[in-house]
Amino acid sequence: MATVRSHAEHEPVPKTAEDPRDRILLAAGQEFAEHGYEAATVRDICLAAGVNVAAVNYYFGDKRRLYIESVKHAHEARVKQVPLPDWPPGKPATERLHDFVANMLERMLGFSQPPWQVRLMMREVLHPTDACRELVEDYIRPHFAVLVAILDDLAGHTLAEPELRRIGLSIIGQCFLYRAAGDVVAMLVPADELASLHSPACLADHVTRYALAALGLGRPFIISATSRPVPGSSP
Amino acid sequence: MATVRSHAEHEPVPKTAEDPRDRILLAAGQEFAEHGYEAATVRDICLAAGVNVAAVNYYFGDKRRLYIESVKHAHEARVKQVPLPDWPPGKPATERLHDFVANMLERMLGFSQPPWQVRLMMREVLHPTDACRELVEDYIRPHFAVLVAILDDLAGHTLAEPELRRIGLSIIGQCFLYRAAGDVVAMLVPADELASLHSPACLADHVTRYALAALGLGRPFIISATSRPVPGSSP
DNA sequence: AGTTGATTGAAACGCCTGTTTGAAACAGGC
DNA sequence: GCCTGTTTCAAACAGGCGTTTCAATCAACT
Repeated sequence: MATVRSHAEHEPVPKTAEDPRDRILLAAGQEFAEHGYEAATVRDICLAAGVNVAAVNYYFGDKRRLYIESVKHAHEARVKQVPLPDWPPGKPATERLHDFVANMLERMLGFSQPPWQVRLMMREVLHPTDACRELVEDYIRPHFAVLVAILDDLAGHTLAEPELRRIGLSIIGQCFLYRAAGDVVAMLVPADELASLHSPACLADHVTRYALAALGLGRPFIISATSRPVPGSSP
Repeated sequence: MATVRSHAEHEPVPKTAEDPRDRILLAAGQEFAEHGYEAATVRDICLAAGVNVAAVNYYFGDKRRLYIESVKHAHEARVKQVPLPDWPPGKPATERLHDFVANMLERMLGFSQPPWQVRLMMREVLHPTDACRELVEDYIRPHFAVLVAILDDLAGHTLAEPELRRIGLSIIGQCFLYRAAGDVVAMLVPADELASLHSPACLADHVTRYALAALGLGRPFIISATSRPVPGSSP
């Protein structure tokens, strides 16, 4: 090791390794995402981070606080990684909807980023702990508000907000299924179909088309020759 | 209190004072559903079942085998509890779709049955273990086939099966969201709206209507005065 | 040099886990 | 009565857990 510049650098940035704190945070996120809070052990986390077991208590005081910090850390990293598109004022609502769905699916399923971050947040959604409320307020609710606003524009402000919310949840639910129950989905559809039709891009097209058709703004799925317009009400 | 004093009632669980084996299976299902496999302890299970800790090893040999047995037990009980409707031959496909969705939502969200059984199976879906494949083959795949058949009838056999499967997954995803991420949904919508619009029956209406509208068989959500058919092409 | 304060390390502390033990309680056939 | 097989029980086992201890180390300043 050379060049120990001991001038007035009280905050050096070694090229080899960053803060032990960050290393612990990173390893903890991966371990918690993989095994859950209870099953993940402090010893494994410290082994993966290359630090002593005492470090987690020195820097975070507690396993529980380390968990909360790692959830927030992953969440903030993900927000910076995949930000929402910044649409120009004139962008049509239909395209904004497609962008939004594609963005959400890419964030949930995309292979371009490490999967453990979303996996960690998914655990919070499925089995909420203390970190969940922050997650909802800082991360989920703003996204949901954007979606509702897009739907409001699409509907030309003719639908009530509860209805808009239900439609928004219908859209989110479709994306959510592929993320949370992806293993079961993979068992239900053939492998080749999974590869060709269930990619983030194709699913975005499908979900968007499904929503637009339901709203009455797009081509419906069935363009049958015997197009019966509204069955079921009264013959 | 109108106590139904049986002949010999010395157990704190009067419902089914049957085999200790069944009592363990019942308590294990609840504990595993609530806390997950790792966090649930055999001591707590045996305490809830009113048996000694050695009983679980005596009857099941292992914690892992007890878990698998309890998952299968809950699964079989649920199949018997909420069977699919047996439609008469002439039943319209639209009504069958509504029945199917209502049945699925009732099975997932209904308060008429203990929630821990579905919760236990949900854990398997979200984080598959050995018991998952059996669950899919015996329980999920047949239901999914019924849904696809209904959609095929609705479409008048004009859509390819991969497309039918995607639509089916879109329907399931909406129901799945309310079950798996119900806590977060409850944070996103006001409490009164949750009580009025997010009951199983109302959600069944919404999901069915959403699907029929998307397929082109129902009244779309927007019946705007300025009915612009397909916007987004030119501003 | 010497001192100070922050960081790290190996070992140990209780506590709780799944599992096993060996004896006691119980039943039924002789 | 005795014997046999099954079921229950309190107690203990070995191991892993989160956490703490305390001495060693290190960087920076006087």
